Amino acid sequence: MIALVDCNSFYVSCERVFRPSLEGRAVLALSNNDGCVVSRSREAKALGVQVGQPYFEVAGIVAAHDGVALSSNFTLYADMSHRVMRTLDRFSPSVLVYSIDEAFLELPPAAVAAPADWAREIRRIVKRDTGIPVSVGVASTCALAKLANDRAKNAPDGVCVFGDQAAVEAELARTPLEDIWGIGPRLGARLRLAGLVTALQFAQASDDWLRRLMSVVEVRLAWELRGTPCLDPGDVRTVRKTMVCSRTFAQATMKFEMLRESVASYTARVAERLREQGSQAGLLQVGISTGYFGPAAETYSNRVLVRLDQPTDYTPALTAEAVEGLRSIFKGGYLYKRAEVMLAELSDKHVRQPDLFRPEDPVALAKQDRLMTAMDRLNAEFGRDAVRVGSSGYRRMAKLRQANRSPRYTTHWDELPVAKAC
DNA sequence: TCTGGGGTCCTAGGACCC
DNA sequence: TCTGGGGTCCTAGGACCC
Repeated sequence: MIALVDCNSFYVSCERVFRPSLEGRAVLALSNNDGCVVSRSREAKALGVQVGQPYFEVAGIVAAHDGVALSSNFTLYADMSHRVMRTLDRFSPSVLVYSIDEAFLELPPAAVAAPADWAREIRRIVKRDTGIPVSVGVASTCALAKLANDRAKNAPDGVCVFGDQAAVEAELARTPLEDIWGIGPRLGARLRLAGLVTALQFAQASDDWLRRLMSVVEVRLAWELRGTPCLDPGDVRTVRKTMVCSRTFAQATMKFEMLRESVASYTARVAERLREQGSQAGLLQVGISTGYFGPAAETYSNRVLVRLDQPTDYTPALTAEAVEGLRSIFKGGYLYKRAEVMLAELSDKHVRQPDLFRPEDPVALAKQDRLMTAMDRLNAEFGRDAVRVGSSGYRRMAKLRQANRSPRYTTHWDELPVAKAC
């Protein structure tokens, strides 16, 4: 048996832990630049606010109902997530962190006899020790646990256990196929066109037919719904294969220099994460785009792949390549809104394939490593960007629009919550 | 006026090999 | 008129997830 533990309205719940006055009110957590809604409380959901919806569309109705919209505070959310996951470790020897607010747990033998009791206990302890409310779904496969969790969200005790396969099938018969984990809008539309409506019809479709219409992914999914495990949810703590740093600008720009500074600083950011993982990158991609919502003549987006001579984690080398790449795709006369830097073909830093025609200089490499180590340490101690490459510019990074960000209560000494005893 | 950021996996098709 | 068979590797693009 597998359990999926999912935090309810995770970002909003993080905010509520430190501001109990937000309980019972419509609360939104917004994306960068206060652009979109990324998390909403039950009360906000009742007002019709959708996840992913542009904030300006709902700002009026939320304000009219005494609601609150908070700018994203990912530092806080990441730390709270860590606390929740560490708490879950007490309940199972096998906890697979699937996303910032979800984890799959294998049921320990002692829990199998009474899974619902075990799940309720998880809920109670996580709430007690972190302040975060969670829902728990238990079933025989990941895809079913996901669905059970969905049902748990509306259960009075926040728990849902899928038992024997007959009960599961009855549940699937009531479930539209779009509710299945892994069936998105495109596949959903294609399946409907083929005459399928419920999750049960999908689960009982023949493998051959599914394989012909879609791909092996959907065949596995059908097996999962029939109760045969086929999915490995992976583990967020395992090694990344690609890394991206991208931002939408608060202020659009036509200037190459502004883009260069953004690209250089995104490269520095992503390279820092690369070194943290102990990897080096063999491929770099840089991309820029205007907004997508303007008239077609005013939109432009392009990206370029740069193969690195030798895999590296050295910020100045990566930055130089990224800026060269940017130069090759930049076109004047457009108002740019977004830039992106991606590193790929990540490999273990200590596994090197020397180039026959360009022998490495071990002394120079060791020097680069010492420089990066020193830079990372300084930035960790004195704040991000305390030390940076010159091409990322000397002005403050183009600021994000964050009208209403809460303090980073748990990770910054000068932002600790204050309790008053009267 | 105002629309996020970071990932994974799979497939088809092209280029190349013998 | 008729034009083999079996592979690998790479990339772009599509789909999904939170």
